[in-house]
Amino acid sequence: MSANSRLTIAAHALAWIGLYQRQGHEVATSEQIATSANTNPVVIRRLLGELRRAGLVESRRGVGAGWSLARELGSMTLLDVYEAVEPGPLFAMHRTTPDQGCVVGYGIQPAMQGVYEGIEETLRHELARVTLENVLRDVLAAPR
Amino acid sequence: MSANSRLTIAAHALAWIGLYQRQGHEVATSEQIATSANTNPVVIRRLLGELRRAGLVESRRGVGAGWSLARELGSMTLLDVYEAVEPGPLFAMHRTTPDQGCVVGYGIQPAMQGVYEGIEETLRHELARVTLENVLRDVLAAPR
DNA sequence: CTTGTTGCAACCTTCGTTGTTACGACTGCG
DNA sequence: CGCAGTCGTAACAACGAAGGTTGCAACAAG
Repeated sequence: MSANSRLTIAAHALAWIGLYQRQGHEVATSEQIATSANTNPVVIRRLLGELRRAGLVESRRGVGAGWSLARELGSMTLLDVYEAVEPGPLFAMHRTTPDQGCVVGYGIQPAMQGVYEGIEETLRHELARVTLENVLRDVLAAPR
Repeated sequence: MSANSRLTIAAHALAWIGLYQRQGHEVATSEQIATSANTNPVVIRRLLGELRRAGLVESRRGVGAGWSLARELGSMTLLDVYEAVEPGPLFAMHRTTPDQGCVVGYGIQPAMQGVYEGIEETLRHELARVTLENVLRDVLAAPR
């Protein structure tokens, strides 16, 4: 699977902004976050734009502009972030419709749909158990 | 996420072979399965090759050749299939190493690693609860 | 020997993600 | 008002994964 680092980078950005604000700063720039994540500022702006649409962060423009949290880290879960940055389902159906004249071709999609829905529900439940506050705590707890 | 249909197609193929064998046939050909799944026989052979390496199916060559189940559908779970056809992890870390001089850049990977491991474990547990027998039963239960 | 099927390599197309450049929009400050 | 710093966003290239396609060697039943 073309595994996806979007959730990782988004969590990185949120933890960074949260920590930076706790150090007394008003806003963080995409440039600073990009340096920490070792990527391009535009990538960060794109991701944070999706988080803004989800109401997790706010942005200011003009001189001294940048990004700030719209809510406390403790009230944000990885599920909020996941839903903001990951559009599609975890598993896909066939790219082309299977043979509807075949018993298996006809019934396989509803059958797998049921399984996949249950799994995604479980995944959401797991993601909802972890707040960004938890993530930041674990980040700071890393041994040096 | 570039969602993946490999698990779906693999389950389709296994259910098809299982049903076909119950109808009294010895082996199924990749051609027949490809017709049902509306794809190319080579795609099916590639997938079934991975399932063979995992010990789920067997293949015979020569005239009258084809694929057969190596075990009962009831003893195969979606986890077996998942592990056979999906190599990588669900979520990826940064593609480039984050800034190790930054507190967040340093601690983010271990923090997310811990979260992701827990989630993958839960996913495996869910997949292990569904046997291919369950899948075939649901396939046949689809209303016409 | 012929025939039908797998095994496998090679290549192309498509698609999603990431990286990069460019430029307009906005705003605080002098 | 003009400048400078930053966001907002479009456009495009680079890259990799997955799927589709073709071709052919290997194999085995008859």
